[in-house]
Amino acid sequence: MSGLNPAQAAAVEHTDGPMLVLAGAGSGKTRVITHRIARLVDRGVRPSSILAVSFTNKAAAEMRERMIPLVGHEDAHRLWLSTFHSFGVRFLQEETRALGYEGRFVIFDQGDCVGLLRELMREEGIPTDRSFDMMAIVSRISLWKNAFQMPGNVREIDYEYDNIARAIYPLYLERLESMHAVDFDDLVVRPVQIMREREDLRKKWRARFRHVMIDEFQDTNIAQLALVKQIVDEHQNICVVGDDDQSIYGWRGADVGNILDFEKTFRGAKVVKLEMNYRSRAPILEVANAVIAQSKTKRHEKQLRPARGSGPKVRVVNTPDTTAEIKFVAREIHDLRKGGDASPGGVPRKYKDIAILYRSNTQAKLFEEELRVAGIPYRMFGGTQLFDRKEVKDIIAYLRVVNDPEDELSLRRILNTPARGFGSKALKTVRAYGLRHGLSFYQSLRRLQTLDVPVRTARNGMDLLSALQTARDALETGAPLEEVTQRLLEETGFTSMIFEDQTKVGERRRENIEFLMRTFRRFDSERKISLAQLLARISLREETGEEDDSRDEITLSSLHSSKGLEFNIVFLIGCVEGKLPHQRTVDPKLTDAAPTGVDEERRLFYVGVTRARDLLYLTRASGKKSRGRTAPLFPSRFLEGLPDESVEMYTASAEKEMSPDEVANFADMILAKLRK
DNA sequence: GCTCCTTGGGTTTTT
DNA sequence: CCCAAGGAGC
Repeated sequence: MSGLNPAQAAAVEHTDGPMLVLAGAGSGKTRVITHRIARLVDRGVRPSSILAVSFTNKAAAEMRERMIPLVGHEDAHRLWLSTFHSFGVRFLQEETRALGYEGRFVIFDQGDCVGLLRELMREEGIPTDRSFDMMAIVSRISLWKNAFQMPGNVREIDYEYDNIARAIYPLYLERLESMHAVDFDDLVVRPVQIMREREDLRKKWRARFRHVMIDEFQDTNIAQLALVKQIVDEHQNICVVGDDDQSIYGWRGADVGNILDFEKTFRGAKVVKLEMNYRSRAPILEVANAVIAQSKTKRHEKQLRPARGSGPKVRVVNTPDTTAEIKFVAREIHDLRKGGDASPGGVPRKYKDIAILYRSNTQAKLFEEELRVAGIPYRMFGGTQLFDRKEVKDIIAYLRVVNDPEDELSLRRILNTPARGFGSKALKTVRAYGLRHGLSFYQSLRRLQTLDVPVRTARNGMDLLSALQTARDALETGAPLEEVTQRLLEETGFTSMIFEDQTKVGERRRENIEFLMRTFRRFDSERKISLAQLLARISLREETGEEDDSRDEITLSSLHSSKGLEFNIVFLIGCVEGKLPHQRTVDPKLTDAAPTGVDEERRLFYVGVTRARDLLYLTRASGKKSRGRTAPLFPSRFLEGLPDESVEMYTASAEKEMSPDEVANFADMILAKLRK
């Protein structure tokens, strides 16, 4: 694959003015982007004046890797390759003054924001018991922010959640400001606002970039488009690459209109369609085309054409229940690895050729257990990441306070971890004192001994503060982070808290901490960035905690995080109504801020299908066991209308005979299906 | 009175 | 797995 096809070449050669590249799945999109950047560099464009934005950190890192052989190590590292969010961080780090935060800011991740909102709601006397859907508030505020809707111009609506969100929104903005904090949305929105208001900075950032490229453009939101428009306003050298058929982030405010209306937004744009598919065998593409053709949503018409020719049919597998579905996949993977009957041509497959994809992360839980038992090694994408683990977040919070003692949220988090007698009462006392004397939380805490708290609590607090100060001083004199952290955690009793736990959970926590320490060790040996920058990278999930592609493991991934990946063999599991499409998109709850509809679920299914190179399994269970009974499950509507000549139907036999209960359920199910 | 620990119910998707 | 309620203990 050394040459480029005519469409790809056209995209690479067009270097001036706006261009939209409609890149179907597997059409060599990344190749076009990397070659186009190389061509620009070839033509004498300075690498540091090229900005290429991708959606995930993984994609950005991979892009840089791919640039190295094309333009060399040095130039590859001069390019601005980042996500929107890390671009925002760099912008704000450089323009902190314009942010109005006196030269420092902290980044709140989603967990921080939820915590803050919960606190605000409690203060406002709104009960937040577990029946209350906190995400309903978080996502509303996020959507408003990304659409530049300030509290004043949010429209009035009647639903309870809308009204609560509307009431909390201004308080939330105030509190962020008082804590010198930005949330993820601010990382895009604030740079836009700054450029709109400040002519000098607008000029500066516009002059910096001669060419801008955006990958996965179908997933950009209003704020992200605004950011891009600000930067390319004068030269209009913008090239966006995307596929409206793979737009799957409507729920978080992505506006597919950005790609559908591109030619209106950027007049005179050249449009290139990439429809030749270099990834999947013909039957897989026939299924993919059939799936997406049923979409009712407006789309840029495309047909994927196979470059790799024919192959095994897509296997649609029915199993009696979800347990059998799991067991079937495990058995099949074993067989594929041995090169048994399941494997076309009897070719033995590697674990790393295989992926299991699912709609929601909870589905992975069941698989993990089975894979462990079956001795199949796996890695998981998405789900709870290393840096989302409680014990890891705690340690990060310690370091955030070392880095910036005014980081109030982190300080409060560690104050009573491990328990030091700082309950809600002591916290309130400190807070009230600060409010009365115009002092920050940290400053008030330093006067702890004069406050009305138990002697023991005061002493514990002072000990914590001095341990933090010791760590801060040590880092300033150049001591390694790993060593400083170890000592800090010992002095503050964190280590003994973790080591006291003799259970399996405690064991896992220690492992996670060991992983984190490895990150610190790498940080110490490289010495390339500051602690503040490391913490920012961790907040943005740019720090992954080491990945090793050479390991022979199967991949478990949600459909969302599988975008951009490819595997020889894909098991797309849980193809049943309620799961795919997910129940909440079929009948949206009142709490859902941005109902996205069934077509987004169809595109999600389409994304899953197009991840497969050679062999695709679509599996479903006919029933789900719960409380001794088996509730029927029905095949996903996306399995309807697939071309007969491209698919094969299988029924995986149950391991034991069906119980009378199950027989009855099965009969019910058949009847229900016939009636439909 | 205040803090700590256990228990039990609920979980779409992620930068 | 994460959080809020509720009861025991200081």
